Amino acid sequence: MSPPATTKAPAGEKRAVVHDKREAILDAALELFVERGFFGTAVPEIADRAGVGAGTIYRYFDSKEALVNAIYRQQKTQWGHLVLADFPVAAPTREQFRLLWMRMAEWATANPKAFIFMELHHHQRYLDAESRALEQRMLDLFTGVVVSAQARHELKAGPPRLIMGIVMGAFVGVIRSCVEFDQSLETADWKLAEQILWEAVRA
Amino acid sequence: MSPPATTKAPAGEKRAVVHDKREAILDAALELFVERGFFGTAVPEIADRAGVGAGTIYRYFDSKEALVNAIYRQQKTQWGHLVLADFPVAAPTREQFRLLWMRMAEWATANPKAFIFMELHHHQRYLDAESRALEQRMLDLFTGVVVSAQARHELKAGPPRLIMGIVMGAFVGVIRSCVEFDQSLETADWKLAEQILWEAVRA
Amino acid sequence: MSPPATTKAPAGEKRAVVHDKREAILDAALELFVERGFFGTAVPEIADRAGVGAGTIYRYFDSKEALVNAIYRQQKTQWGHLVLADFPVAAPTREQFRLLWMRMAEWATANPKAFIFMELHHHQRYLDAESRALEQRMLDLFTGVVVSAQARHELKAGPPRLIMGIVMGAFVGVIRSCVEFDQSLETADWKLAEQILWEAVRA
Amino acid sequence: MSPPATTKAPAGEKRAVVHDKREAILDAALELFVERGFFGTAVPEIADRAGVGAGTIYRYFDSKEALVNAIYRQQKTQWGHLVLADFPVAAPTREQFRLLWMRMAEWATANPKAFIFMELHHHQRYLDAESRALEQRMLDLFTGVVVSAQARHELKAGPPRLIMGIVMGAFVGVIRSCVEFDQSLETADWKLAEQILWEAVRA
DNA sequence: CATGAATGAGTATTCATTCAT
DNA sequence: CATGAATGAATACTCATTCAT
Repeated sequence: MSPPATTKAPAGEKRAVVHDKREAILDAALELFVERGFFGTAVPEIADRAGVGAGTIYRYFDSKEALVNAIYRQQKTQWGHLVLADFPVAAPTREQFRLLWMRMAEWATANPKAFIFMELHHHQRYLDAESRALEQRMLDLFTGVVVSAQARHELKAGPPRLIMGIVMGAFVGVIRSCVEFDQSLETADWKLAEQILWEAVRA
Repeated sequence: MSPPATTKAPAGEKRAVVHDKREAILDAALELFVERGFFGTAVPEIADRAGVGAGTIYRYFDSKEALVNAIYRQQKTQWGHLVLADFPVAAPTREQFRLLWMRMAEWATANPKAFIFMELHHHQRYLDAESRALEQRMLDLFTGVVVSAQARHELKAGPPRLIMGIVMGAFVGVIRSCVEFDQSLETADWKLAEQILWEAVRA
Repeated sequence: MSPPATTKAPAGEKRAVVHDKREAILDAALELFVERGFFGTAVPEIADRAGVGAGTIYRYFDSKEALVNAIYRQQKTQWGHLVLADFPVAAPTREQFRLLWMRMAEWATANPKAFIFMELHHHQRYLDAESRALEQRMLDLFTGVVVSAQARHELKAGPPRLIMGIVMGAFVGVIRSCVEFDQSLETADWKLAEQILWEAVRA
Repeated sequence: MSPPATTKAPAGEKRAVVHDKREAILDAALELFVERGFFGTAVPEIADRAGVGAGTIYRYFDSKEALVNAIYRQQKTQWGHLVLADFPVAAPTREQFRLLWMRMAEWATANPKAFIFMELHHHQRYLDAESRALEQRMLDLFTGVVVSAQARHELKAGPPRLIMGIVMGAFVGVIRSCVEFDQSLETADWKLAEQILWEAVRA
């Protein structure tokens, strides 16, 4: 069940698409899982949208469940890398907050479906141990940031889960309000939202 | 198609169980839809958990879809009544905010699964026109409150959807953080969260 | 499983309906079996059309199969009695033929659904041994008439089954052509048909 | 929904089996619908007899209803082509009658189940508009033949439906009498029947 | 490697039958 | 006796997965 070897682009084409079918499958599945849910999406539908045969999906993924886990981990990892890259551990909390918020906003604006995908698939029973562990690591990272900011008295005291629930929940709320109404948020709106939330949680 | 007639309680038992099977089905389905999603839940599973035969579900609901819509409307309506009853239109926004938040907290603490159910099933394609209309009416009510509070300069200016997205998103975030960790929030936590959010959106 | 005792009409009502539910069930079932077939008809539909509860059917008949057999035997027997009553064994074939045909026509005109019912349910696997035996006795009676008429050289020679198939088939064809077009046959048409068929089979 | 592409026979085998599964399904369903009726036949039974998986039926036909309509149209069309090919419009009615009868006999002897299938499924509610229209066209063709023969005074006068009902009914009666007794008719019998019916309807 | 026809286990739904009232 | 709510076995149909080409 090893995925087909990466197809090298013929010489002469710069930066040729590699594993394009695998990517097409992941993209199509992500969209459909967001639109219809995991159980509401049929594998042949994914194949159709990806422009491949139904059997082809099983050359890249062991099962539908493996596919959803692959998407989850891919997105979660990518998201973590982009959001947490070179995180300024020593900077003031105000700056850390702004940085995290705006990076999240940037990523979520660029990949709204991926963001919603991750939201919807939290804690679903088809996520395997590895996906759950990854989720937990990301959560721990954020919790650490909150706890140390509280220790410095730059964030309000209170259960860290409560603080994080509020901030992340509000972030999701902003995204959803814009996806549901098919509108895109302006940078100005993101900045306003960031301002509002900072005032909410600052010490 | 019409549900079986209400069974009158034998005299002597006040307000005895009425339509108990229908209620059992609604309760079981609500739980399962939250745990596994609509498509992830098999009708016989609902019947099992409700303690009735599979066919019995179809004496009370035309289809699985009708069942999910019935739950959605029941919960949404109940929630609306409890949260908006005697809404103090003329009161200061600070008071309105506290009232809404604490009522929502009360209801969501008492019915956490119902709350999550409503969140998850927003805008799903198996919701029918009536359910969507109900959702829209509730949304309009809240939007009205926000807009008039903004007009009085008691809430921050900005797109009302953004404000509402933040507040409702944060509320959901609080609920989820507690359901996911199987912990119940104390009244003190709810008050803290209320305080935080009010500081976020106040003018 | 004995049928409920005949309900005597209260004194004062002359000629009261007796076993009216049983009759209503038989009538409703006959109609529905003709319209939709045996397997295409649901027992509760029969109950609805008969104006009784679904359970009531099982007070009069052991099962759906018992019901269809009861109808089959009732109609076949009634038909046999009316058509063959006082059959003039010694009369010329011409007269016998006319008598049989016109009696059949009379009965089929009065009970078109019953006639079609008997046609449709020939040799179906839900007919039990007794119904089949009854069918066979009726067939033997007719065959006897044909054979002895052939012996007297008043009917064409040839396999008796062929002759009977032609005559009975033609009779059914006439009935169906009129039922399918929702028209009723005039006595003149029946006489014409009789004339035609007699000329077909006479020696 | 589109049936799988026709499998080309390997070179060397002329006219090899093409669409064999589709044919197998049609054949199995035809037999079973005749034996047990439409509602009395379960789809998996059809699959079993056809030697395919249950799901396979749905690769070729949208539904059980679509399947019965496909059979009806296939048989009706085939029958029409064979019986009416090169119909000698100008020939004497005697000749036309013999030709039609013997062709029908030939076809019905070769495909007795198909013939009975068409008889049984006339005017059933699962036949769709197209099937009904086809049936009507065939009926109109025959009616035209009868009417013009009557105009030439070569057939008895009388309602054309009556004449056709008699002839077609008699034909069906002959077929059924032979199917029911599991015997095959000799050519001599068919000729005798033809003679009998001609004498019935000739002017 | 890629395909999609084929499969059969699984799903929603129906319906003959029972039985408490 | 009569009822109709309740049931669960059976049915039409779907879909994840396989495998011959």
